[in-house]
Amino acid sequence: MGRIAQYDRQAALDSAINLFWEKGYSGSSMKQIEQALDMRPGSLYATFGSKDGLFSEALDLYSERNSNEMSAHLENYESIMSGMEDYLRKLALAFAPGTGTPSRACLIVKTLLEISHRESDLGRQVNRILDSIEERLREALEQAAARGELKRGTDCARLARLLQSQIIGLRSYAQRETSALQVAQLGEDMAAILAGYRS
Amino acid sequence: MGRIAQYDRQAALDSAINLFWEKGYSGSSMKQIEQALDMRPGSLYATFGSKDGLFSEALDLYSERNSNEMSAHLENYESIMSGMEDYLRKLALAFAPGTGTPSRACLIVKTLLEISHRESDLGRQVNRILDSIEERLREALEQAAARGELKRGTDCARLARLLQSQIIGLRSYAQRETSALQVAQLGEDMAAILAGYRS
DNA sequence: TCTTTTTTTGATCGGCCATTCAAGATAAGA
DNA sequence: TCTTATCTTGAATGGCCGATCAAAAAAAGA
Repeated sequence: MGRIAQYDRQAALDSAINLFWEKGYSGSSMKQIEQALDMRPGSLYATFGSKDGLFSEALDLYSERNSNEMSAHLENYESIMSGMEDYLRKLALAFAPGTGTPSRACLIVKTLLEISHRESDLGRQVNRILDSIEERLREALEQAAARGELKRGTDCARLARLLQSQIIGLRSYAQRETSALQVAQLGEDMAAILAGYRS
Repeated sequence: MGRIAQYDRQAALDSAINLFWEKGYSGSSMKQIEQALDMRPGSLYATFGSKDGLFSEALDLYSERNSNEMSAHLENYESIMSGMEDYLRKLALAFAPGTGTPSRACLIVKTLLEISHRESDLGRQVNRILDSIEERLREALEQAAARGELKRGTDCARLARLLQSQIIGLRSYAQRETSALQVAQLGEDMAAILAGYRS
């Protein structure tokens, strides 16, 4: 009994991701959200509770997809380090100027810089997400170390931090008005840096 | 003749930089600006024209200071590469968690990620500023190359891009809830990477 | 002191902000 | 077909947004 919901939650979150990714949290008004998701305020608030709630769900879904994409990418490689190095190159291609993504910069980092100054659930959430990504990178590097792909004595937690900061730098740099070639070279240089840690 | 202005333009812009740096463009309301600068709307709009105008001037001043600080730092070094490497370490210390800056992340990058999605004067300005910083880095690296500090055949423009993206990554990473030690290690690792390009 | 010029003040503007809610629409069970 | 439960709609909410402006205040020259 009861009316069936017309909207598709996943599709709605997809639209929300695209909007927030492009315009950021403060830059996206409820009116724009209503239009992007083709939902009226009543449905929106019944479904997601608030603008914050919607953003939070969108950010989580975005992060989960990013994480899954990296894992899926690494599965194709015998060598973890080769996979990692190619992942940097792949990011440089995927988020180069001219590609049709809502933003070249990462939504997580955009959120970090936009709202982590205040004590808020969103601020804690974005820190938690970045922690888990760094942890995922560390696990992969430790696996590589266990396989003897890394120089003896390599501090994997520390290298994971460097790697995350490289990715942040790469994608933020890509947000500039620059060329695909320059971003690709940046990805190449970062891959070479990572290769320098190999045994 | 005519009443003397009470406000100090430089002091007002200082306050504006601190506010915008912490809360971003959208996150800073005119009411907060009035309070931070201790100026009433009439004076504000007579002096800076608009919120955009104020932000634009604050961003330019912030950028000029950053640029001057880097130049001043490099002057203390015989070796340009040593100066550059220490500059990365210095950034890691200056913008580590616990230091009292309004934000650990760079205002220029925060602005890039917040508003460069739209066609706007501010978007063009932030791109222009980043161009000039990269250009400044390139000049320093070419000077280093001319002195024989760099490996033969080093592409200084390309290395300047890598360096800028490292700085972006370092300071954005520092915005996370992390420790001063971790950021310092990150700076150390980046200095080591740069040292890898030495002859 | 009076006039002229500039700055400062604070009320005020229309508009958009996130959010609420009552009324209408639509489904399944009785 | 009627009831009940759920979802959708769109107008309305109070409040804050960036911006304007007339009036008051303050300086310098006459």
